[in-house]
Amino acid sequence: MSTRLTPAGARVLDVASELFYSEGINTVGVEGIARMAGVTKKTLYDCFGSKDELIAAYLRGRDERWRGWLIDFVERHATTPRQRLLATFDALAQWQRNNPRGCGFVNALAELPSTAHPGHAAIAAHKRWMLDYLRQLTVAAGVSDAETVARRLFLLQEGALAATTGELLSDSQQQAKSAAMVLIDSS
Amino acid sequence: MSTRLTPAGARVLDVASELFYSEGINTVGVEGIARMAGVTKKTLYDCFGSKDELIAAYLRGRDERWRGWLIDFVERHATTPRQRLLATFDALAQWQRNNPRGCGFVNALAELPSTAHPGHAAIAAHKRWMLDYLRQLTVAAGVSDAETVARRLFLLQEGALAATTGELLSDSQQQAKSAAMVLIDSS
DNA sequence: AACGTTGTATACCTACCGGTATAGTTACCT
DNA sequence: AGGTAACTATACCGGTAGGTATACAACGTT
Repeated sequence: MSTRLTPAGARVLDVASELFYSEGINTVGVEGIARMAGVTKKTLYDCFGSKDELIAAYLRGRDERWRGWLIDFVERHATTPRQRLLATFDALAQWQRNNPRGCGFVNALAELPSTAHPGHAAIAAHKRWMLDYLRQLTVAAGVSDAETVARRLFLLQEGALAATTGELLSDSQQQAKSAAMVLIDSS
Repeated sequence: MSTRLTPAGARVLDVASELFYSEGINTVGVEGIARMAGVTKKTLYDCFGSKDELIAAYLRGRDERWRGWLIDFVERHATTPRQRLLATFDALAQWQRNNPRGCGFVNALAELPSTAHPGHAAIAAHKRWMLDYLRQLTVAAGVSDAETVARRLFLLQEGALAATTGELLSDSQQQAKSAAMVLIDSS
């Protein structure tokens, strides 16, 4: 793990995370972040070094928060392996109520085309973990061809995330979940 | 329809479309677009009025190109209604070979959080048309509960689009198609 | 009592952004 | 021949971007 953040650094990261997600990465400036965090630009640069590193820290933090939240949600709402698998869809639906602008990682990828950007590792790690988690649950649920089903469920979740953002399908989360049931049971 | 474009205007739109998609909207400046199109900024502004309107024109043009290409592909590769439905997945896979940065509309949405942006209408129209087209095909294929299946296939396609961008699933397109078959046949 | 850390305050830098103004040129239309 | 639409060339505008420099005030540690 990286060095612990100072109080001011934590405030900066909180504000930046909020703004990067809701306003977009490129449209938010470090000056505004510092001001809203009640901090000087100097402090911001002492803590993070550059805007790009601040972006990477935002993505890492978001991923960490998501993982903890998801695992906790699944454990609290399901007992059997199959229930756990389906609970991930409920978790996603719930998460989106407070995160209406879709997947922060997909959005970040859209704004950071350069593969060299330090944030890319965090994005890749997030997606990889998500797929691994689904695979782990399909295996535990005794699904035959767990790998295939996990991938398909992953696609459904990515799709539901994107579709909700466009506000086109009001029931996309429910739709994804019921489609998931079909895919699980037909394997 | 809008007024026809002048040759210089068309060149600007071509360059802008290429750059907006591959580099991102906010990271590309009008100065660079004009230079690469062999055109003065004055000409660019005479033709489009503002960068925001140029962005909207890019999205409208991309949507138009996609629709024509998709319909043509489906007609050339399928004869029965069910084949047509499945051909949309092949079309998407083929399209992505020349469009590796995912859905231009999802990406644009990530970069344009303000609902007031003129590009939003084009994004919404694109997604709406896509869902309508799928619904039309499911109905023609005689699928029971065509509306539900159309929505689910839409989710799969959105997911496959996003997953391919992340380069996580190499077979996401094939996976989406076979999942679609399961969903269609189980209805 | 001295010190490194964490922080504030402020001013500044270069670079580029979207957008405008002015003047002059080509070419087609009738 | 005259006019208009399309276009080039160049210079400029205010604003803001990311990032740096300097000076100074708390602070807990040892």
